[in-house]
Amino acid sequence: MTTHETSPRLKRRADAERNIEAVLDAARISLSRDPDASIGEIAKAAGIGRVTLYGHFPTRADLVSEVMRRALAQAEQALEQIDLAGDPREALRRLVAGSWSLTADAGALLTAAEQALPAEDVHAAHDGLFAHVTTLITRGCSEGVFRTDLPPSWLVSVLHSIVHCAASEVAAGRVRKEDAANYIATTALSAFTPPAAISRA
Amino acid sequence: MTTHETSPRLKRRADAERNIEAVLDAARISLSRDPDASIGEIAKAAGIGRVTLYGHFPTRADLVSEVMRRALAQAEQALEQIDLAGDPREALRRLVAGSWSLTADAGALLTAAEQALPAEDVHAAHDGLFAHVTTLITRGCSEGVFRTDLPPSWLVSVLHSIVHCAASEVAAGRVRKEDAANYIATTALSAFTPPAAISRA
DNA sequence: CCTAAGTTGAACAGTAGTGTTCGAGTTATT
DNA sequence: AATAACTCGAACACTACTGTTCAACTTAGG
Repeated sequence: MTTHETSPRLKRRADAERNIEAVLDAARISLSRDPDASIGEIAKAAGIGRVTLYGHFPTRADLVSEVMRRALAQAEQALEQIDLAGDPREALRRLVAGSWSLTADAGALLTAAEQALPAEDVHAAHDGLFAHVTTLITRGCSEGVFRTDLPPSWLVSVLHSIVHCAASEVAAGRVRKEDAANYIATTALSAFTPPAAISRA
Repeated sequence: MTTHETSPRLKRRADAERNIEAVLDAARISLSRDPDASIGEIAKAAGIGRVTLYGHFPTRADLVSEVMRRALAQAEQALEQIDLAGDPREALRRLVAGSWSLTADAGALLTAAEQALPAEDVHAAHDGLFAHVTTLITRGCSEGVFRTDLPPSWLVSVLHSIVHCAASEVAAGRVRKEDAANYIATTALSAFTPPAAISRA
């Protein structure tokens, strides 16, 4: 053994590297549109032959896995650049504005991942992202800004759900893309308000 | 021509009728669990041979179509028995309590329908149900009970989204089935409350 | 009891995907 | 310029589905 061949292959020709990048790009786009997109379609979209693709990603699972890994890493990075300190309500608005479209795209990928990969892997990979949101909402609850008559985990799920709802509405042309972030944040904040703060009619 | 042979076939043996019923039942259940369930699986679940199933439903589309038609009719009937008059907030609670699980199940079937049937047919069939909800929410808006700073169509989508969210949470074991209706209604009502009714902290 | 209606598995053709192999051609790198 | 790395299409084996045909069998109903 001259060199330890670990995960990031050392020697790879430039064109191979370019092709791998093209495949991952094409896969991200294709799978976002159709989670059942075939390897053949993805290869064609990447502008390379099917065999070449298999040369870099031995199985469909390998490809999907890597696409998910990248999308997740990108999302994680985007999330870390958002300031989640201060008033949880303001922070939530910033969070939504900065990440709703990312989450929406990922949602389409998720179904692709779910039927190509073991469910455990998928869930485990997402836990990192969920944690940020959960932390923010939990803080809002303990500060009395968000309601406590419903479990925080439910509030997290509802937020997630509303984001995907907005994505669908935008895709269907019923909501303008510029309005989405505001709709989401306004709706979620309203849903999270403690019942005591609502004046009875 | 002795008799006009219209849609509901007249002469059919009792066992055939029974089998058809068994197939539709099995299909509803199987497709709710997995929208990609094969004809073979459904036939086995119904306790009959695959060929027999094809005898009654020439194509997968025919079967899915009929399953959807029935589920929709059942949902419509259930909806009509709910009193949607009076305070829109109370009406919404009744609506959710009486129909959330129905909607949740249908959601799983919907994806099966969407990839076996032309999209137009599917959407058209659902319009009837949406109308009831839309009417209720629109009324709430015009009576000043629900917010008007967001379009009613958005509120309808959000409600729908929250119902499916609850269904997922129940399926995942994070929310108890008995709590679901209350979670949904409480969250939705809070989200629909006009901003003016919320006291600033 | 008779028969038409219904059921059945086996076998078939057709489609569409995954993943592999091969041999010939191309290109990056030294 | 030499060579190892890479690409490519064609063809292959395999799996899993849909839908069809057939001939034997069972059963409902008059």
